[in-house]
Amino acid sequence: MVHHCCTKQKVRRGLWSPEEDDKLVKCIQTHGLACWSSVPKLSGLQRCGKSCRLRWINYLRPDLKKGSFTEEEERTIIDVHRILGNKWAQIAKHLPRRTDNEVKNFWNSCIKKKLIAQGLDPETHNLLSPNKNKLKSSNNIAIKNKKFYPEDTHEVFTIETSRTSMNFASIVKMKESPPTHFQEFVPLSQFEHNQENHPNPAMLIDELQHCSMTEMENTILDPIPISKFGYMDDDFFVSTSHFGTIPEVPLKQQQVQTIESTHEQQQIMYRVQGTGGFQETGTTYLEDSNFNLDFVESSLDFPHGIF
DNA sequence: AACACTCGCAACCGCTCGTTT
DNA sequence: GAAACGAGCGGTTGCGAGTGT
Repeated sequence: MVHHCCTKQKVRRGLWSPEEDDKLVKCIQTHGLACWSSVPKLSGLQRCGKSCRLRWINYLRPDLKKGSFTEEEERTIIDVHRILGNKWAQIAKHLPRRTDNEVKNFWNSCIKKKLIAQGLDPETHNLLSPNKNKLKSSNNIAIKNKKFYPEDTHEVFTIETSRTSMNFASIVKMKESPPTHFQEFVPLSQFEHNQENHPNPAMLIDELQHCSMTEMENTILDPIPISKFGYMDDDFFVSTSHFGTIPEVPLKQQQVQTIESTHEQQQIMYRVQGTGGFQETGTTYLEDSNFNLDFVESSLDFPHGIF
């Protein structure tokens, strides 16, 4: 189907010539980025506005980084993809000056093949094992509400089965020495989640997908401490919070109510309403004390006295 | 040299979503 | 509320360059 903006006049398609690029750049320099549908008229280009937009965003924008992806960028793409899936625009936000199209192409042409060669399913990042796949489907685990908030400082997702569910919020950025602001994104795989009480969410998901329902619920409901925590080592600060669940209590029943911020420490104390009233559920270091916790849209619920 | 094949990437397509009329 | 419009996103396609035979 031809886009409606392309039907109004004869439009060129295919590769852009240097002359067309020049016209587009000059148009944007003169008129700024306003309405893309008016760009063809303003620039004298016989292209549709949509095509102009794409050309600018993916190629002509002055702040673009061109050239091969670095190993670090590759690791970042893999790690964020593991959490978000094919959300190229979201993934690209973790890679300054890279476009979603670039990331998508790199994934399809390079990373995907590498993962398959390593015996990993590029969609799930799990081992390509028929047995494990069977177990996964029998457990009927769904990972929902995967989101990065705010400005990519942490990721939030829900693990849900037919009988239980669990919400995660994990800080995935590092800062060299808290409480200064976060400086760099750190992929989950680089974390040392060897402490018993700080499991790596990605590893936990993998573990849950391959165990029996009973084992899984025990894992979710029993050994994982439902508490606030964060830890530091010499290089960076990581906080991972696991919010507990109660199988009988439906989701979307409770909402986050208040946020308290200790500004000077850039420390956030946040509270979630549980069955026993407000419960403090976490403390974390963030770059912005105006941190908004409306991410807990799937909601949580907690038994009395759990904290 | 000529052809076939592969690969990477730019661009397009179809769709959704939010806003305006 | 419906239609039109604009912007953005993810999937797909097609072209050109590189490589192998």
